[in-house]
Amino acid sequence: MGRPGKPTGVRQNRTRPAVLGALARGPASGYEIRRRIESSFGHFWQESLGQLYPTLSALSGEGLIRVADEGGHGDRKRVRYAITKAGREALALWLKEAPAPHVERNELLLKVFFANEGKLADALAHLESSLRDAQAQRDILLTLAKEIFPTGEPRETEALLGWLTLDYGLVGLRAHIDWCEGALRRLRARAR
Amino acid sequence: MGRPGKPTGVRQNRTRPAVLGALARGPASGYEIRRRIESSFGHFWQESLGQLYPTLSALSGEGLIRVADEGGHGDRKRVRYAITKAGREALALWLKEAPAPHVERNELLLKVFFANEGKLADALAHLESSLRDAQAQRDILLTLAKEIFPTGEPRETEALLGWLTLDYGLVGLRAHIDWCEGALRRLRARAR
DNA sequence: GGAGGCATGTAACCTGTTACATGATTGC
DNA sequence: GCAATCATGTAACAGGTTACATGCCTCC
Repeated sequence: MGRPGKPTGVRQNRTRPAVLGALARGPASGYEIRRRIESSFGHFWQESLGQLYPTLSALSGEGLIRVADEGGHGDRKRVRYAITKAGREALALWLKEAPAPHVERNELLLKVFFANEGKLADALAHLESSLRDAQAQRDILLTLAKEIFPTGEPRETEALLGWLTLDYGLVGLRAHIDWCEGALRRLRARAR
Repeated sequence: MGRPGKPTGVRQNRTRPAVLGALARGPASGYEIRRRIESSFGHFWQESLGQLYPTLSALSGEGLIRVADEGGHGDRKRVRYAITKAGREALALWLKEAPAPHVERNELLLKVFFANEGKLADALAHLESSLRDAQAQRDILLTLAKEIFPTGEPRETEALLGWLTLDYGLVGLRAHIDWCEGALRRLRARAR
């Protein structure tokens, strides 16, 4: 007759594996981890510093990471962490688990779906804006791809994995752009 | 010199507009709203009952919806709500606002990106599983599309909006499936 | 001297999920 | 009689964002 609200189900903290993964590529401070995430897989993952710092403390307390270097260059305050053996094992364990099924919630589509309850022109504007954003984002990724992978598809496995995730972003944006254009074409006829 | 943590920024509750939109199509109880969402735009939006019921109370308290019908068929407990004039206005206002930029966090990609830190076979398994899920989901949407829109692209605006959102799901799944197949093809060579 | 980036950290708060609690009705 | 579905609702909690607080360093 357990008290109500005693949860037994596992809710995954997704910041932890992202941090472990980032540190698996080499020691870094919180701020650096943030930049590392942003620059190497920011197109499909974001972290806020307000979540990062407490996570670093927790992982450190559990022995999955350790302080590698304090103080840094000059007198500037900076705490660099390195992943430990236990941390690598925890990461490998997480990699083995099936990804948690993620709850889709697409606000743009919700606004399109209910567009008739307001002005159709509003939905048109949102679609145009989303199309522009996607095109800009695609240009950025395209440039990035040429920079990191100038010879195209890499042979080396680790590089290939990075290339694949970048490609995912590209094909997703391509699909998004095409759909937006089609939707705009169809809806513009009705807005007039 | 305000106390720290006094938030001024707007965080949007996205359950509210979804409920208002669902009720704009006609009165319904909490349970019915959930089914309505699931069946008509569940492929891009999900709601849990634990969030729905409190939201109904809140919206009712603000006069955006009202109790339309209590008790229902037989003696079965059921509270049906209807959207009010104020509710329709609030919905229209929300439709005018630009969608909040949503934070991408793709766990599958994170596992692919870091696959080298564990066994490559694990990532392969996740990709295969994701591919199967996407194919199954696509079959469901395809069947649904034939059921709801037997003549293909509808002429009527409201129906067209529904068709467009369904199409979004379809093109997204197509892109996901293609990418998974490509990734599997490339990675399988290395796993051997 | 000021702006902006580097850097760490905490407080408050919100959203949303899961589990629990309860009970009626329907179909087998 | 029992399982499944209908139906409403609450409690506890996790996860994560934003704002605040603080201070150094670099470049103009």
